Amino acid sequence: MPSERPLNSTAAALLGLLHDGPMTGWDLLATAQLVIGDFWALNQSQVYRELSAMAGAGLVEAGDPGPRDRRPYTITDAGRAAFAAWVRRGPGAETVRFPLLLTIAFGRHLPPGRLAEIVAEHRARHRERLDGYVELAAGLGPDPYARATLDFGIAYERAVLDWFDGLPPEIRGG
Amino acid sequence: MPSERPLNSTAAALLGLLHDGPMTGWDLLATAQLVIGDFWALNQSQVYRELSAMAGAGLVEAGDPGPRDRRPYTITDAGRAAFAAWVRRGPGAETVRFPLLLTIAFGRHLPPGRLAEIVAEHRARHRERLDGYVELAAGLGPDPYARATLDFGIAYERAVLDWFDGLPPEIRGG
DNA sequence: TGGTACATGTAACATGTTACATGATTAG
DNA sequence: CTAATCATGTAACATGTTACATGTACCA
Repeated sequence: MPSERPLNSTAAALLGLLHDGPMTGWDLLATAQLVIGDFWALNQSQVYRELSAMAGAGLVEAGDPGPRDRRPYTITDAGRAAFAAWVRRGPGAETVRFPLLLTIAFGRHLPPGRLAEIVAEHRARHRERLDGYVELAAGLGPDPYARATLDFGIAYERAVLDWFDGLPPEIRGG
Repeated sequence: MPSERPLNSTAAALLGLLHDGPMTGWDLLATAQLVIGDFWALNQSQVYRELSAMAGAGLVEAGDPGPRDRRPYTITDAGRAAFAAWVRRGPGAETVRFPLLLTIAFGRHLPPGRLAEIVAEHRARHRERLDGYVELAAGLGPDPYARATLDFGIAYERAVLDWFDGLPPEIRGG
């Protein structure tokens, strides 16, 4: 029963959120998407799956269902220990999977107009994301950790926009 | 037999590379890691799996094994059509999964010194990546598509480094 | 009282990762 | 001859995605 394989990052993130008190799967999903969703995507199925797995491993405990079957999960001491081990171990390298770059890499197989269209679409999405982040930043509290992750988003989106603006006419369109 | 579900991006990328002529799984892996590996990770198992699947679907044809069982795959007309449809359809949004941001988001659960250590390690890796890209860029040909993807890498790594340098002392260490 | 949002969960499948088994060829 | 590298492939598992089934509570 000792030496279970280390937590995956999604499970660890859920445990991290549970440090602030018991939550249901639904609440965890919403909170996670809000707090870490921009750099660590997760969905409903995953949350429930990780919760059952962690309940099985004794890292969380399911409480009695409340109204609407809301079932609060509470982190256990084992869960806190597993989380502490995970966070202490340090994160791996990030993975960037950017399909637009794939399309551009094979750009010679596309009519130039179509490529420019695609590029413009994506630029607009990034513009919106940046605006959203900047707005968020204005209303942010003093927590340096939340600030740092949001700052990353802003720095990233700015860099992407600048990159778009520096693309040659063969790609951006003339 | 018609209306097979659309290609996944990894399969499409392999088809893209096969436009330049038949290649074995091994060569495809090496080429792909070189050409698109920085923004579209793939590994050996995936390559062979996609090749068999695509062979089954008639998008590629396996040739006769040569020395060392090297088995060249050739793109078929159906493969070219599937690739064209994929590239024309346009890419989805990128996914960034950045475990370091997860660690920072939960930074209050770490001793500050340890967090600073982790941050410094990651900064160093990004520094190296940037240097590698810049070096690559110096020897690059005139292909605007390859240039654009490499420029993305450079813009990204520069933004990440700047972000590192702007982190507050609670995170970077004093 | 009917629609919308809440809430849980499962099933099926796609994709990604790691490890292993097998053998050929080449370089030293 | 032997170690390293080349090369293919499979197995097992982890993770991510999509779709569906089921039902509850709230609000207009």
